[in-house]
Amino acid sequence: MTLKASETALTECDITAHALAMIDEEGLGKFSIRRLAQAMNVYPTAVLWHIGSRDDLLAKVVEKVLENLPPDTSGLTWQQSLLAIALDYRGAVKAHPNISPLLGADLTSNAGVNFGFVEAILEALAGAGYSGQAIVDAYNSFSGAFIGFVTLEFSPQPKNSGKALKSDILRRLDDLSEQEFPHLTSLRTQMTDKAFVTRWSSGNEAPMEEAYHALIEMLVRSLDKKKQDFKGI
Amino acid sequence: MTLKASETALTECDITAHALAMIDEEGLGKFSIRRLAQAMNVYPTAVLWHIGSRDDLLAKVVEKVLENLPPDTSGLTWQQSLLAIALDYRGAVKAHPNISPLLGADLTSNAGVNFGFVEAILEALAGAGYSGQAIVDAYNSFSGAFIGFVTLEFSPQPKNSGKALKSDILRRLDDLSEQEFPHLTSLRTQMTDKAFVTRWSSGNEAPMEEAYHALIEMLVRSLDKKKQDFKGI
DNA sequence: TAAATCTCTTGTACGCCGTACAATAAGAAA
DNA sequence: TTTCTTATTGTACGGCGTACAAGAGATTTA
Repeated sequence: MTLKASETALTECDITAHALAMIDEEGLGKFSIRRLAQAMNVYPTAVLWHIGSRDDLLAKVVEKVLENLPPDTSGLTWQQSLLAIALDYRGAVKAHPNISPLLGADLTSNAGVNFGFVEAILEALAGAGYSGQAIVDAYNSFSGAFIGFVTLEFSPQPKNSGKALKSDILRRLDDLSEQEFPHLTSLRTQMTDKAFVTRWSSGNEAPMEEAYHALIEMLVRSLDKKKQDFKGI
Repeated sequence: MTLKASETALTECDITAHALAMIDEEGLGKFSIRRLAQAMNVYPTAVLWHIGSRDDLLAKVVEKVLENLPPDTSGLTWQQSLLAIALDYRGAVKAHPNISPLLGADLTSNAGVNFGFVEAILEALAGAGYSGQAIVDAYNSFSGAFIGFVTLEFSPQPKNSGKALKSDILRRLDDLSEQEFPHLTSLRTQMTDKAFVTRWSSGNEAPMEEAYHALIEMLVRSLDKKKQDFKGI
């Protein structure tokens, strides 16, 4: 009968953009097709007609977030390329951190990752002298580490907003015996809410940029075959 | 009126064990408190009375899976310790791979990780010569990488069992132009379903053990401060 | 012993969810 | 004009987490 205000037909692109905006604002936990449809003044089934299923929509959202990967690496050394790719990846996720569970904890997201990203990593590793099965192994070690790190860094707080989690962790950190946990107790200040496992805030509020940067540099250094040969054992 | 067959009262421990068993069998996606209660011949609200909420239960499940961490590292070098801890962690998750999203994509799980695990990593890093803020940074780089890797490795297939995902990835790999994707096309055989982003199977079916092992060794090598000084730049 | 209290389970109800399916409207093609 | 395709409305089903009230049984207290 009457169309929505804009009078334009629903499109997959519109839906995906709206969905991403909703996820950005209120998190994956609160996102639902019903609420999305309501925000677009349309029936939920109309949305489904365009996008297939909830999972299909989320894959398209991931695709949109990662669409500009990888960065241009022409003229860079392989070390600089790997660093640039990894930092760029984290940047893309940081812009929409609430989608991080889709990336690292659901294979569906692979449907939305552009393969140029993979090729760029392989190109850099080839520049480092890898080929054949060795390049695949290096790719998996490297990409598993940095993709996994980012998912972990931006993993969301529980739905209840995490007050219980915060007080639980604070209490447990306070109750530690110095004999049993000498390092953790002496580092309590630096680690409280600032380290994996001992934090309750997501990377949105408490980024781990330095640790990520350091990780990538460690990996790049280790991937250098010449240095490895030089060292031996 | 009449109790269930066993005649014993419901306990938190029982519930947690049942929940873990259900998640092992049919995955997180199908798990629900209602189905758990049904399997235990009890009303859902009885389960909730004991465990508080769904999230609380899942935190307890995580706690149970990780309860035997970390392994004994006495007598080991710091390098051997880090390797042992990381391999042990992966082993614990591999025994219950369906919980992996809880570990890497939800801060709630931090409530269930025993701090001895953190202390053991810090102890090893102290043995490598780290202290103060530097040890916290090293901890975050190292643990973010290996915890993240494991979550990524065991991330589950979509609910529909992933046939669509498989055919989608296969098609996209077949359609790549050799000019644009020289490395990926030449490595297609080795990478199809065997590398992050180009796979549709979870680590349950297609483990990434070698890549993980290689990653840990790379990290340990890079964490060696002496070698870094020796090398410079 | 009787009453009060605590522990645990039953049973009901509410407001969400994804989505299958049928009916319908509107424009394009015949 | 009739048919076909596309897009949307509208209904319905079976699930979900969990708030809440009521009650049964055991235990403590008076």
